[in-house]
Amino acid sequence: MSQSNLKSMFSNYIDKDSVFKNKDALTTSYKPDNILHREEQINDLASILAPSLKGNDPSNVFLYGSVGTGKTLVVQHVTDELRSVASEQEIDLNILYINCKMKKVADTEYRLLAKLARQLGEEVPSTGLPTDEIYNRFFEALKDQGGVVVIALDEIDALVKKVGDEFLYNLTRINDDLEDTKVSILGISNDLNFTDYMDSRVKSSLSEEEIIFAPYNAIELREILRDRTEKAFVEGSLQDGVISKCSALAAQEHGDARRALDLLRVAGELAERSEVEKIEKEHVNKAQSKIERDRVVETVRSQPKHSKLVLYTILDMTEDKDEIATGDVYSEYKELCQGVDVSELTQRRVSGLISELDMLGVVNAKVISKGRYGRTRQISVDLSENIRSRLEEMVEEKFYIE
DNA sequence: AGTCCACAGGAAGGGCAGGCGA
DNA sequence: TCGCCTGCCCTTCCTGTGGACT
Repeated sequence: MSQSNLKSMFSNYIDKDSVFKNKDALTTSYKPDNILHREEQINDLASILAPSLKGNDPSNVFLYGSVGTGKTLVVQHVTDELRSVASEQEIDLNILYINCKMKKVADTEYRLLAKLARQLGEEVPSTGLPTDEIYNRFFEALKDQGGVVVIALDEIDALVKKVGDEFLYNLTRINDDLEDTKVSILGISNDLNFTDYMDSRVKSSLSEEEIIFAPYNAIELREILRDRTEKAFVEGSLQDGVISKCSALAAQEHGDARRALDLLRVAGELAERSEVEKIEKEHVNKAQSKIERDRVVETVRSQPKHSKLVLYTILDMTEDKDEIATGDVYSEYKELCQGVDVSELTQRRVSGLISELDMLGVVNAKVISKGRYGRTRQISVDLSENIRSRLEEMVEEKFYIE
């Protein structure tokens, strides 16, 4: 594109009417005034947390539901209201919210405690202190706090799976040693069978109350999308059936409202880019594959270099073979490493990397037994040609593979 | 019924980077 | 500067295992 063309493209862009009125209404950070189909959960949570307004410690609560079922939204809504009532009435109430999956922020015991202590106004270094010291600092901060402290731990399942449940045990015990401060834990989990990972003592004290978030069905998703569409798009910019299509696709994905909103947003962006006035069903299809591609590419990009090399080996080998075994991958991977002058890792580690790639949904790997011929992982790749080649290019560029 | 393959995957610990306090 | 701490990535060593083969 020549430079004058570029200029006219930008000015056209400004002149052009956008299909969006307020794109923020389709993002996860958007807080709608009215949360649809979650009245029951909102009321339950509110009544559990209400005692904090009278200075009593509320029961610990556990919220379960898969991704995009409105857990975080409900918690934020209820705690915001609670916070504003508490400040109006000058009640001593502090609500901490932490997402335990935030990389480099709260994904280890130390980081979680440090983050909590910081939210209570305590200065702590991001690393360097022994864990007991961090506990002490956090404890002191709680002690000085007084009143009721509600600690909301989002995606708590991810942290427990990573570091065990001991920190939760300590947190639930904390009330025994505090006199003026009352602490209540609000755990949010994407994994419905999460309690299986926990010690029974932790389980019983943490799940005094439980609230379940069932997946949205296609009809509920449609209503949610309609509601957001009114805020997000200019009237008349959606072709008939677009909303139904988004909700049907998202309903298949475990009733994930986040996915439904993403589909709609990306479809809108694609429509805008192709300079048409209405979002069509075809844009939703394209949005679906774009979202999937972006997800996979971004996941892989953030992986360590050996993970990329292992993936490259797998992609290369599955070009002409549907299923391959760990051992085959390892020997090819070793050759690849020698070719690009990188020292290879052990088979144990590579086996771990393969299982990580499986968990990330980039490859499929299931453990099978071939009887006399041993037990191994059967690895296959279920990615579109488009994504495959993007990934291969990414690794080739990085390692100068020919 | 027992053997044995080709790994899976747990446990322990080494080595390094980043950071603290003395 | 030194000693110590944590997180992270990795290795070493190990035990466990489903099912074809004998």
